[in-house]
Amino acid sequence: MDYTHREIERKWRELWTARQVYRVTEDKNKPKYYVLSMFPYPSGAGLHVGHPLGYIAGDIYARYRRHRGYNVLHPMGYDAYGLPAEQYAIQTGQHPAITTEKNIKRYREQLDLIGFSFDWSREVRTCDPKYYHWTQWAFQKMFNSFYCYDCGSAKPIEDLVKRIESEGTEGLNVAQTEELHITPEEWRNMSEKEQQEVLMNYRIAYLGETMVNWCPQLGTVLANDEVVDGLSVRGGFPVEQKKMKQWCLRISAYAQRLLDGLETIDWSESIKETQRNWIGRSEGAEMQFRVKGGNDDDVFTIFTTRADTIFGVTFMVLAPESELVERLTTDAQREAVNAYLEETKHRTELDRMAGKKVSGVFTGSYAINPFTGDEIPVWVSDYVLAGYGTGAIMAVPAHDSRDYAFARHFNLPIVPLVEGCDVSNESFDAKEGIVTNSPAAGKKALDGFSLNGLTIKEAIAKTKEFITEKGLGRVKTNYRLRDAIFSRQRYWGEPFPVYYKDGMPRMIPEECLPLLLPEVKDFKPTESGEPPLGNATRWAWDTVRNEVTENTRIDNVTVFPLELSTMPGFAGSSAYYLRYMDPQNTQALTDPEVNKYWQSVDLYVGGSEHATGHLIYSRFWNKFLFDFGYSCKEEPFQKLVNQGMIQGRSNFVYRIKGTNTFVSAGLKDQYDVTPIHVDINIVQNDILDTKVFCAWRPEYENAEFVLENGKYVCGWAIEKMSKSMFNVANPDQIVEKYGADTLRLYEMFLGPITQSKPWDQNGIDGCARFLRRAWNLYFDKNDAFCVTDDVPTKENLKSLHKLIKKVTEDMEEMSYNTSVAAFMIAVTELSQQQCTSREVLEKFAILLSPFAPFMACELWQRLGHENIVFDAAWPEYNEAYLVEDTVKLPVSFNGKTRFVIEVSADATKEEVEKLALAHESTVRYMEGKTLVKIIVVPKRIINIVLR
RNA sequence: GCCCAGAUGGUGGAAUGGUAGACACGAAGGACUUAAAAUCCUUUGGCCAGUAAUGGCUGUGCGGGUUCGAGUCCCGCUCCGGGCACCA
Repeated sequence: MDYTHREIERKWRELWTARQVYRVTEDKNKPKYYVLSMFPYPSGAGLHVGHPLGYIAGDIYARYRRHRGYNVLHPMGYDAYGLPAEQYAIQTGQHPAITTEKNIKRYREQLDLIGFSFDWSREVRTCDPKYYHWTQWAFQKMFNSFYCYDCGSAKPIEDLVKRIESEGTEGLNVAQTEELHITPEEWRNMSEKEQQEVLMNYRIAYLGETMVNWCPQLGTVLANDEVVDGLSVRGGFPVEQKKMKQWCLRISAYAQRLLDGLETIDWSESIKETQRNWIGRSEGAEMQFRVKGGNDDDVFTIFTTRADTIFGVTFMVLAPESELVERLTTDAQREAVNAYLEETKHRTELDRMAGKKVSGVFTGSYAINPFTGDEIPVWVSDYVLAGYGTGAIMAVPAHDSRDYAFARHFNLPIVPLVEGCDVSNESFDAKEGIVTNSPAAGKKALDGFSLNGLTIKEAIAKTKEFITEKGLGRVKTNYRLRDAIFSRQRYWGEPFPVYYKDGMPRMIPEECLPLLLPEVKDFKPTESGEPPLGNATRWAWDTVRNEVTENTRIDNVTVFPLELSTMPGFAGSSAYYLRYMDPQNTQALTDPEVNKYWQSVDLYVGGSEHATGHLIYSRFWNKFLFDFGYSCKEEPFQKLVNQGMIQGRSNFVYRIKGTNTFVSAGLKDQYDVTPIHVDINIVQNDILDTKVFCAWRPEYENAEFVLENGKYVCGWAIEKMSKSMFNVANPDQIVEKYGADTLRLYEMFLGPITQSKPWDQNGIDGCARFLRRAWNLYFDKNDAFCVTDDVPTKENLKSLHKLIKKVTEDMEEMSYNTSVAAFMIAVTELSQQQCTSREVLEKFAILLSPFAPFMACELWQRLGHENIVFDAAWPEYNEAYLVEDTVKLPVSFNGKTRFVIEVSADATKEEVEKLALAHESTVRYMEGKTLVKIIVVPKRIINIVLR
């Protein structure tokens, strides 16, 4: 009987919606499970077959857990704010709200076709005021907090104020922009504005004047993960470094916890490694150097991981942006230094990296090596970065390749410190060998300190100990992780719930949240960098008057300007998994009781491209909320599965140059041809439908073809899936032609979900065939439903239980491609056995349900069930059915399999021994895990595995 | 440069240290059909021998090693993909 997928799928889609079968509520009687797929940006292009890959895998797992009796939270929503949506809106000339709405509608239609078990009643949209209320709320919490290293947690800023009032800032072990020295008395004498400025140094969300990635074409600043190789990820525009006052999140305070947390979660090693690299922990030491001619207090600090190389320091280098440059430049050198600073200022990050030209200038000052008393010239060069460490280094050209290049260029001395190393052509960077020259023969160092004869590792440790003891410096761990720049000079984002008074930012009272994004006519970014919200002057007025002034908290308000920047794309996606738990709550991000029930995401499915963006920000954001008890788990995503990217498989036709004749791929080398992309929808199994091709474009109307074997064979290549290459596979078309179940099955069958692979539609018929054959298990030759109450045969049960075992085992690994293969085998076997047994076919339908929910539902209903198949208990397999009557034993000799013998499956060791004797062999036993391995020696070696 | 993950037929990919290539696609042959489509059946890593059943050799990027036995474990390479990178 034909499986009419269009009718049946429509019927069940409507029924599922009408009955709200995917709705979940907190049910204390059931264990919970939270499956989440990364929500999409609703872009204008709609979904292609790559998008649903992760959703399908997550959906299968969610459905499986439900069969297992779990209360499964499986929500979906839209990441609707941020640059992509806005750029699209600008391109199409429509308001982002309208295009976003339209795109969401289209996405929803496409998603609905595929049969996901999402609880849409929990949908969130980041651009919805009811949602971004809590994004703004979290920002305010961060503003009102500081990070205390002693307690390893964020704390209310009031605690810090009390501490400064009583003891000042001395001895504070907190996250800060710079170290301040304020006594309680000084604090008391400060104006309110001055005090606010001090607190800004400690807040977790703070306004900071820092070097930022400024992208003129996009008219906004960008976070580090949004810039790759000096170009913006979105659009590929050049990015320059600019000092600007921006909102920042003090994510660096959490660097160590972000690192430690990785040990507690089940993520792939590669993505953990990516995050470790991004956080970039390096252990070293800070050392103080006195300036020659200055007094004892005139010191500056450098950071090094190679404290052991102190005796090889032949010059110092400052970053051009360092404040020390001004202080250490002598009058004689001022002109040269200023010229150099001017020169480097105009270099973009891209130039700076690409050029790698050695450049620099001498400041005229000398530092004193605290160990030897040697005078060391201080230089300025842009190879030292202001943002890392202290923006100043001690240069050891013998053991650092960058210092080496610099020394060579400016003819500075190079002093080797490792026995037997050769530094005549390059530096010796490895941390191995025995230290020498430290100090050099005949010289004496401070307190007779010497590293000679030690290994590098010992020397590093000894030096660190010494500098700590002598107060020359301290052990310090640095992180590469920068604070996240949180402002965007764009329209389509969450407005900051911030107004300014006396030039200082203030939070809009919590009860006035959300602060709505105003309507503006002109939402495009301005070239000058003035945010588009500046166009909404009415908004600034109205909001303050209507929402703030009505609140007596702020007095005498007439006009206070609001913050005009908006938040970046990652703001809205940083805590959405918490909001799904309790999406309608107007009093809290999530009710604590509800949060306690759902805890955190158990399985998170999404692309690895978010490794250094969303997946770091979310972890940070959640840890912050955890510190205040708003999230009950420190890590938001317990297990992470990264689905691979689906690439496109493009097809080509070959036109003979200067003609309208096309040559089949096998013959193209005989002609001078131009390859042309051809729409994959008019090609099947690489065979071009020539008629449709002629009709495809007017210029091909009279095309002629040189065929091979009567067919036109197209060439192919794996490329990015993109409209311009005509290789976009559209899920709707596949659902229309084959049905959603086939699409689901095929996407899983393509290969392991974690792997990137090209979309090759050629194999899809195999999955469609499988589903037809599965369907036909339930019908006889006359198309009658033919499930009987017959007792299943031993063979039936074996086929079924083999399948149950395989599919169940594959579930935890999400190894769905092998599950689909197991289904195919089972169907072949059951249909050969002409199995009609209800006992078998019911269980088969349940197993099929996560993969092909439409067909499973239809079958379940025809099997006479009132309830829906999704709630049916997952079948358990019984090993007893899987035992073979006989076992095939490979018999090896000299490592080669010589023949296979069959023995009874319950053969005892004695029987096997007898058998071995028959082969003129003896037996040696080996205990395996669950099986006994018997090795027969010596004349013939029989390797026997008893299952 | 440092770190991570890979490499198996024409293709996508299977294989708790135990008969490598499951399953699917493609291809070849066959059945049904006036024909085509659809469906079903057979063969399908390579090489060699045989009319044939079958038999032999070879084979998981390269070179070694451990083991009765290695795609799998260990050591050393090559190549591809990814991350970090004037980060001291």
